[in-house]
Amino acid sequence: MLSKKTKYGLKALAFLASQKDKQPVQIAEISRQENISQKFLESILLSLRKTGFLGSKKGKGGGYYLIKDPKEVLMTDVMRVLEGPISMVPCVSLNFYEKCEDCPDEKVCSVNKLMLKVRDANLSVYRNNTLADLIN
Amino acid sequence: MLSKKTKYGLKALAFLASQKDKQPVQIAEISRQENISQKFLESILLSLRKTGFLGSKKGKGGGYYLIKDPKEVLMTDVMRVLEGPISMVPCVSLNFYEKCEDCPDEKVCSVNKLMLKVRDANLSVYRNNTLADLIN
DNA sequence: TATTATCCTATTGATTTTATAGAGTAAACA
DNA sequence: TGTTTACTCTATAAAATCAATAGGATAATA
Repeated sequence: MLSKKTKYGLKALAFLASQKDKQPVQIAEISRQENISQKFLESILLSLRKTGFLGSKKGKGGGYYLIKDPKEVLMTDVMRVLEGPISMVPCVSLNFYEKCEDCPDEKVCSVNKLMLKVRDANLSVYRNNTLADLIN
Repeated sequence: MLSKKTKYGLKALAFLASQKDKQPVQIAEISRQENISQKFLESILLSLRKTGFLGSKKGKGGGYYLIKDPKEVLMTDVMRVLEGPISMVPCVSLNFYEKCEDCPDEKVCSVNKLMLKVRDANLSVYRNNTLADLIN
């Protein structure tokens, strides 16, 4: 299941990407337009800022804005920040690899074998979609 | 993340599929061979029996065995039973469809749009793999 | 200096996951 | 018929994660 955090984060990014100008948009407005709890959204946008997707401006006329062109924002990067690893098990993860404790040998592990295919399928979707592809 | 339930369930199914004969295998043996908590495995195997993947036999010489030929067991069916919906959001689910409360219109929803592609990518993996493909 | 709006930490409540315990039931076998 | 074996079932509990809330701090603007 997609976490609400990711869902809200994607909606917020798409909302910002669909703005005509590059003017900052306030959390309150995104929260209102996208039906998202404002406080929860605050923490999500903060993490997107800290990871380089968003910029922010404080005070009157402030808010959040996209740093890059939506066409340059890969879904792989967004998903890894919001949802975490794209792989369903750490032993097939490119960016978050970890050995399974219970598994004596990955090379003959049935789960590893299947999840490798799943990872590749998901990666190819996320690599071939940018933020620009999420809006119309 | 893949749940332990699914991971253990897949390993148990693969273990049963790799048996030469069709003789029942005891929970205790699967648990030992695959490093799975026996009590937890019990409940997983029970659910696989109730959903038609496994048969069981009580008493001495009893245990669990595969009902169908591994080649006939699609991963879509296994995953839906063990892990639940293949879709990451209910609004793109084939078998567990549900409308999002917060979303006014799916047709213009950025999350829906992306998750539809993800669903199709995952489905194509699960539809093109059977239990037989998990073993060597 | 007053207002606006982001920044940050802490905490809480709900839900899900991952088991564990223990008694019950059915089959095999001597 | 009685004992052993091994699955069946329900209940419960510990742990982890998720989703949300509270409230004050900080910085920019006018």
